[in-house]
Amino acid sequence: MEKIIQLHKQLIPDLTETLKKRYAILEQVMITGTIGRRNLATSLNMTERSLRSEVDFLKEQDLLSVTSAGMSITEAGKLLVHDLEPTMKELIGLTKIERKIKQAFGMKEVIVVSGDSDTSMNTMQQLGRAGANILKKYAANLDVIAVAGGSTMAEVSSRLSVSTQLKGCLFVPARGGLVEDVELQANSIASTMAKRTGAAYRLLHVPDHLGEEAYQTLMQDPNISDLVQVIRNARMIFHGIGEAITMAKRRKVHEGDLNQIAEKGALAEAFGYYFDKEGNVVHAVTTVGLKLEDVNSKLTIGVAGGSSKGEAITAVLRAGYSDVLITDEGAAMEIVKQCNLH
Amino acid sequence: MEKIIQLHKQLIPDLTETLKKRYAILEQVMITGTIGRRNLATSLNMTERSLRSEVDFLKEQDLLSVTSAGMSITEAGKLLVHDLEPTMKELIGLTKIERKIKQAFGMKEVIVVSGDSDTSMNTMQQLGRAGANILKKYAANLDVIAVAGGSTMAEVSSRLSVSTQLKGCLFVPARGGLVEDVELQANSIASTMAKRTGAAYRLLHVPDHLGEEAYQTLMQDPNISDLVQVIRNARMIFHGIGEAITMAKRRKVHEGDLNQIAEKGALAEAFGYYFDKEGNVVHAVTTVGLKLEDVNSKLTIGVAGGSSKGEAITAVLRAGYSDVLITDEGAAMEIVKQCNLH
DNA sequence: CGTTGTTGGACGTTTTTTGTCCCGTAATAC
DNA sequence: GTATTACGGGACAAAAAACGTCCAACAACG
Repeated sequence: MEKIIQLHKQLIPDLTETLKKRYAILEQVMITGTIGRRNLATSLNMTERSLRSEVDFLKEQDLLSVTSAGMSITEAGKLLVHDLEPTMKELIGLTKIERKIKQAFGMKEVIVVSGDSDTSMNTMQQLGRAGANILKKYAANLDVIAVAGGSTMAEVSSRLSVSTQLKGCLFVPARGGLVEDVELQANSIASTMAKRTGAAYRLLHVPDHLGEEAYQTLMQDPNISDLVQVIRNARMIFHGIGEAITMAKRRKVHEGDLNQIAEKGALAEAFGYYFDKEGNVVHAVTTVGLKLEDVNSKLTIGVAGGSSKGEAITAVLRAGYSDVLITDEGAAMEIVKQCNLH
Repeated sequence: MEKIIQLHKQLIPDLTETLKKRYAILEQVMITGTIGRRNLATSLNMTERSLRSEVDFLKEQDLLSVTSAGMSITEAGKLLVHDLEPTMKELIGLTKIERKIKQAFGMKEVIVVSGDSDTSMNTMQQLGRAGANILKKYAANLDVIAVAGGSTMAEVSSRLSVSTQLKGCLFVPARGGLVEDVELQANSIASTMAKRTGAAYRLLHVPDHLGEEAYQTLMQDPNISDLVQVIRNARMIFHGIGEAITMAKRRKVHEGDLNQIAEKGALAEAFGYYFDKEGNVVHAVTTVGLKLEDVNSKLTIGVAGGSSKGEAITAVLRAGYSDVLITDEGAAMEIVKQCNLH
């Protein structure tokens, strides 16, 4: 394997470029389903004509099929993309980075997709796809899966499809919270995921910013307290990672609290908790659901990408709760830089 | 491994071509030492211009260094060629053929270099190089190595260099015979090999076409009879393979004998014996030295290439004395065809 | 000191790639 | 229904790359 990489790099770097290009096209078409030439070109930022040449080639090889509605990937193409994925990663050098991060934080698995979600919608989609795959991989029958909210989680949920592994699972939101956009709330994500995979789900309609009294009152409700119990016993937690300030604002935290959070050095947010640079919890959303002490005993899978989130991801990794991370090249490079993993 | 290559070929069909071309250039330059552009071009039969582009590329990659005296390979280039040899073989599909032949005849090792010695001098040189490597590989200290004559053996001898493994060996000619060109006689080959490697040698100046009386007389000579004893106890026999008729003519066999040999269906010649299509011995040169019954107990290494020799090589393999074969793509394909190894 | 073989520059020619427009058509929205 | 949109693919000129060919400058060698 390593020999092949060496071969590519030293004897045919030019061919390697076209290899990457063609692979990217196939991958993108596979993600998108069926797409037109012009759209595809902008999404991969290639010129229309050069894309066209490549597509002609791929069509010739029976890897793409092209109808008047647009082009889509063939079975052979799918197979190829799947089989070639590890090699391509190695080729781009992502495998190395994966190993580094994995070892640095003693994690179970780290996946790095190529690109940067900050600048490329494409990468975001790949992140989603990778997240969906990982979810399938680790989920066993009858598992309870607690999911958090956020745009990345939404992306993952849209990439899920019916699968036998997930069929018997139960999706629940990790914590309460109703302030964010509906589509980004944990509740919506959980239900979408469940619906798309054919699994079951239960929702938790509880606001954040709860006072003590309100909390007590809510927990009186057997439905709610029961569900909270289920959540806290979930076997797996699936979450995004956000920048603290951005998240706080999105959750419409009061001005005063916001300053307070910032003062404490909060950098990152994950499953309702705010972390500083060293990974210490400096603040938490006051709502019901998963508690920090529950996280340790669960399989914790984080999905987040974009170089701008690199610092935040690093902070969460340092907290030491993460078992699996799915990120992108942009963020991964930032993590490597932050932690001096050279 | 093979699968990965197959996958890559789907996305870059001319991968193999380019790779072969560049690799061939490096290899040839390595063999030749330092060579000019035009020479190299004819030797690889490429056009001068396209070679030039490739050379420019290889120079860029620091695999070739080019001075006003010509170009030569860099250390990095040497390393690359060496490291990648097995991978390249796999790529071209030679490994498969090697395995097939090896298994079909129950041999120790089979090496196939790419090309066809009939049409490419280059391939002949590679054959020589491969032969030299194998000789080094199998030779142990203090071994007696019986070598036969022929142009292929001469090529091998010219590719040898001083080596610790061979330093303590003793090279001897396998059999007598003085009729051929001096440079192709076993005596010359043995001495060249010994000189180039820093080993010892002893020569056997005995004509072929010996009558019974002459034979008896010769064996009276203690020098000769002693050496014959040494030869017959050699641990290794290193020989070429020739077409029977060609060899017989070269040895200036009388017209009558020639017809007789041909009538018996002689197809191949090796270490003084003539074999028919099934590998039966149908004739032998009447001289002193190694006898057929000695061959079985020795490590027998044959070197021969060129598609025209395919049949002859097959015949010798069928005789069942061979332990190691070094040949080229042209001959190997012919062997595969002859034996229906598909 | 000439001869020979070397690289590298130059340049016209050919081939390939690329940019651009437009057309007919199938799907989609309205 | 019809209007609109988005699709692939044909066509063609422009640009670029590859190629064949020749020659000049230069170093090594006899």
